[in-house]
Amino acid sequence: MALGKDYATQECSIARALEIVGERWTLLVVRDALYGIRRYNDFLVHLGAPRAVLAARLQTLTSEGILEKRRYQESPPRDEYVVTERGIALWPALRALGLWGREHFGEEQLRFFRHADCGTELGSYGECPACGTVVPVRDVIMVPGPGLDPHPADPVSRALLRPKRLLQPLQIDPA
Amino acid sequence: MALGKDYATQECSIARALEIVGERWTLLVVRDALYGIRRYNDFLVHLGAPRAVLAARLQTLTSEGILEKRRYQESPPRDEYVVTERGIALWPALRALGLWGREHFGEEQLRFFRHADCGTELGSYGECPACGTVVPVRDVIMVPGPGLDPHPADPVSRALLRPKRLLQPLQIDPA
DNA sequence: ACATCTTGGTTCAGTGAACGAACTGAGGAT
DNA sequence: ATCCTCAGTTCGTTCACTGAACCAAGATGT
Repeated sequence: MALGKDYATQECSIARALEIVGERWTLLVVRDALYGIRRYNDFLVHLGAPRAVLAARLQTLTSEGILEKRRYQESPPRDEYVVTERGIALWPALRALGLWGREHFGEEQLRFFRHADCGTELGSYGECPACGTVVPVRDVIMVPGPGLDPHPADPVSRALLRPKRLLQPLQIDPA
Repeated sequence: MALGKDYATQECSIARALEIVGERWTLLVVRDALYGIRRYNDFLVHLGAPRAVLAARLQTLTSEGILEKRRYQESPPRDEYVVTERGIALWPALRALGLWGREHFGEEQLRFFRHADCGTELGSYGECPACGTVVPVRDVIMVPGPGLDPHPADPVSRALLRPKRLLQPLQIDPA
């Protein structure tokens, strides 16, 4: 699915957005970043994308200000990719896409997204129907649904089975 | 989708959605369909995509139930591609993407989207701030903004300069 | 001291998708 | 009879994605 970048003739904000996040794998990288994944290897394991493509995507996402590469230890020197405000701002788009995918092509619910303050499941535009407010991404809790494989092979998927707040760094079980 | 085109390892509604609308040009075709474009040649002119790619995308979108191919005249036999409910349901995702593109990478506003009933510009999740309701796509009026080229070369872009309701078939000026 | 492991990449050959230009075919219009 | 429009298909080139192998810095094991 060779996705080029340039929609030269388009005067359109949607096309501008797709020039940046429309390449293959890119939106899934952002999704994973919102789920709390930060390290190259964790992205790699969870996405199953070719290493070169992942490196290229992390590169562009960083240079576009959607992720930020930051040193998290000096010895050995290791960097992590943390999602920025600009990346967090993609949540409504990802949420809308996911909702559409589930409603029109999904069988069972794979994940629930709930308001951390009250436990209510989010409405279709990311609001909390109980509180009547749009829930900030940090206050969304992700809980596995019935459609999700309860024993995935890779440790990253396994770590994502535990209910967790979005953006909170993912803890990988040593097992 | 054939091998290599899918996101096989992903258990995720976002990935499911992207398997269908994540290929290059696909979301722009849906956007144009929501703008009222229905004919092969109009898509072609407005998008500037290669003919073969456009034909392939119209094909998959039709087979996925996002567009519907329908005969609109018999002599000569001509078909048009009309967006279905499933395609209309992509509006929130396109809207969110476009908003993100404009806020983070756009200079001037290219288009305004307003509630037909009251003329108020839509809020960030497609609601009318004045009426307090989520506006159905049919009741959205698209108006050109200051960032849009007032004299585009192709007749389709020119036709899209006139304020119009979404979904309403596009009228191309003969000139 | 040396080998091995972990992390985060780069390189490279093979393949498939996108590109753009040319071609096709059905059916008016002149 | 020729030209034009619409909606594609065909085809050679270019470019992006893929998977496997390779690389390097630093930590860890023996």
